[in-house]
Amino acid sequence: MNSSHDEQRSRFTYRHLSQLRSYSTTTPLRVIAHVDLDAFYAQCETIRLGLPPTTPLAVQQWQSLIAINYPARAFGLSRHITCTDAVKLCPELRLQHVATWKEGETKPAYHEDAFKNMAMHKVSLDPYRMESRKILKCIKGCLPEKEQRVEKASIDEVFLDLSAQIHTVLMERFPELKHRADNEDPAECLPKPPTTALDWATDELVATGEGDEGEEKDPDWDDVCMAIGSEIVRHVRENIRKELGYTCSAGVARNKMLSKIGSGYKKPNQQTVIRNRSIRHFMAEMKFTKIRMLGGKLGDEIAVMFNTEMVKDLLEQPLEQLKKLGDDTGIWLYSTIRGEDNSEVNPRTQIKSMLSAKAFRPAINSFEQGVRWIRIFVADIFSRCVEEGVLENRRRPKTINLHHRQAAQTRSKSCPIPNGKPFSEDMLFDLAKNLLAQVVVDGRAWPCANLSLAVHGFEDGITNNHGIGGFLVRGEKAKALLASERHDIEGEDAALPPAKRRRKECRSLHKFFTKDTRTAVEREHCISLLKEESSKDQEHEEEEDVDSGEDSEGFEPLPLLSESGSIPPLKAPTMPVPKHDNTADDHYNSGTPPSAQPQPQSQPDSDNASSTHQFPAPSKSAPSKPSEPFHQPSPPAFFCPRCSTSLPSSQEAEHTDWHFAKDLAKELQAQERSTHTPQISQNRSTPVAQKASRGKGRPPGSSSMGRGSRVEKGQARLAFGKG
DNA sequence: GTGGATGAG
DNA sequence: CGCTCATCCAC
Repeated sequence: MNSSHDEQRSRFTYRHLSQLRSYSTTTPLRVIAHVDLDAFYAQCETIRLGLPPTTPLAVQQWQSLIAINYPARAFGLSRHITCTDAVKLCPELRLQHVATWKEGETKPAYHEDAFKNMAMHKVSLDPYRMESRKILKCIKGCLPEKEQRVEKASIDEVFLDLSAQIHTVLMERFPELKHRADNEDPAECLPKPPTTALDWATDELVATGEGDEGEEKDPDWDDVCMAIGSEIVRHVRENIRKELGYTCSAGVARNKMLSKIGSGYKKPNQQTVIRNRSIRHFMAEMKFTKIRMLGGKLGDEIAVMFNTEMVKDLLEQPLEQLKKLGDDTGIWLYSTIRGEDNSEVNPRTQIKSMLSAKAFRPAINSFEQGVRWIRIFVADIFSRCVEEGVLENRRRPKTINLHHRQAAQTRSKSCPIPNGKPFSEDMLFDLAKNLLAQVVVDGRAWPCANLSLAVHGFEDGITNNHGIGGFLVRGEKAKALLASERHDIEGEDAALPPAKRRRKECRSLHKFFTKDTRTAVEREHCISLLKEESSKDQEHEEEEDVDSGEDSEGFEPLPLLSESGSIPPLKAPTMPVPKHDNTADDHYNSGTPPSAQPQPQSQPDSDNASSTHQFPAPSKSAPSKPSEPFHQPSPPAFFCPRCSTSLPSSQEAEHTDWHFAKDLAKELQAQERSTHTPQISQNRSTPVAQKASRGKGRPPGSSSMGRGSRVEKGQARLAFGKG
């Protein structure tokens, strides 16, 4: 159909047009925007402090800079630079430390001295989260309610699918596009748009690379759609600016990937449009490391394999060559460098897991310290779960997991979150505490440099509320049962086998664009826990591998708390002496945990043989030190009143923890027996072959690519990198 | 279930 | 950089 009289016709059809209404991911008229706040944290501070936007300002976290505004960048400031260097480069720099929690305070605050006491402070990004919320609300506020699709991609980024709104605008402005009879052929081409339809205003237009913008002479509807989209985005940005004072940059293009790259194309306070006719050129001239997913090892691998960093060179490679990266990766790459991306803008962010973690600067050294932090993690996670709808039984995680790092060694323990019980903070805390106990009993646990707690296994549309009994159609119910492997639940949302399915298909892509920012502030009782222990000087903690290798083997394996809940028989705690034994030191520095505060929770008070409390470093817990029954020639002895055993003092912490864990285990076991009687045997049901069909074009990193090629290649290149 | 690896920011 | 957060995979 290329004959001359077709020049009157658009390349696009009525079908393409109408697909806009339903957010089709494949219509060539689709328009996606990515909006990205400029140096967000820095802007937050500038605005909070009421400074002129031209003030050079950097946001500081402890010793380093985490955000630098554009005026400051003009002085050559960047991250990776220290505060002192920054001030040298830019004497007028306004340095602002992030807010922190401090003991006794009920909310985060800006402390002048935060970085001096970083051990007792916990950084809080909540002020930024709150601003982020305002901005999101503002954005939604200036889009038509029925025709908006907004995905929060991170604390300072959103994607907008403008398709439906643009469809409406098109119909208003170009009534000739309205369809006629119902029997109209959807494959028929649209009439051409008027050449006056385009107004790019202040937009940055990406060049086509064809020497000219033939588009004024020959615009088509995709250009018009872009222009309308850009107009909308301009309006959104103006609104943000006017109402909240923030500037942002934006990219407007046919899909998420392109719009995201576009928003970074010209940075502060500008927007970039990538018309379809520019895609080829735009992509070709770009380093592929800018593409999402290719910023890391995969990108390196590709660079090495094809000896280039430019998309241009990759475009010359036939698919077969790209498949050397693995079939799926090759296919993904092949289309991605051609600017293709059909992932949806997802207004709902479906989290699959959430995690709360802390790296301990001075390591922590006792079970109790760990437990205190765990309370905080639990509070944090619980509040986020509430936002996810746990309480309404909309979504609920299936497992809980605790990670622990001791020197170079990491361990993790996890267990199911029992279904029968209501989802409560206390329950989470008990589980987490138990997990920590397992870790402690399992081997050397202190000093601990990292702890994290996570919940996993959130699933779409799973609900287990008895309340909505006859809600379901039989088919749906059956499906729900199947999906959940539980008999006490019912899939509540007859929702979306189709939609859900869809989501699954592009979830692998989608995930790269979803990052929920948690909103909930740590809650009150959490804060009270943040109270510091009496500050005492830290002995230098033993670092890294100094001991790890040898020690760990020196321990005779201790009985585990089995996940089944049955506790192995108590066994005499014996702990061989580690080779090096530092004098009275290392175990008794306080990692500055959140306070030794009376726990609302009943902490099993195992600590008759208690361990570390606030006392300043050298002194030990009461029973041990003063009277040393036996004379150990060299190693300072520790006498455990619980089992009347004498041990090297370097063993004290572990030993004490061991008792603690034992007690806890017993208690939990007992508890289990009493309250747990009618518990559902939860693994009974069919081991559903729940291999959710992994299918479809997935991006690298997901699924199948791992199997063959990737691993080998990774290893080849990192042959010695392994730890 | 456990431990790693990858990746974004 | 150092840290936080999320997801997936192999065993």
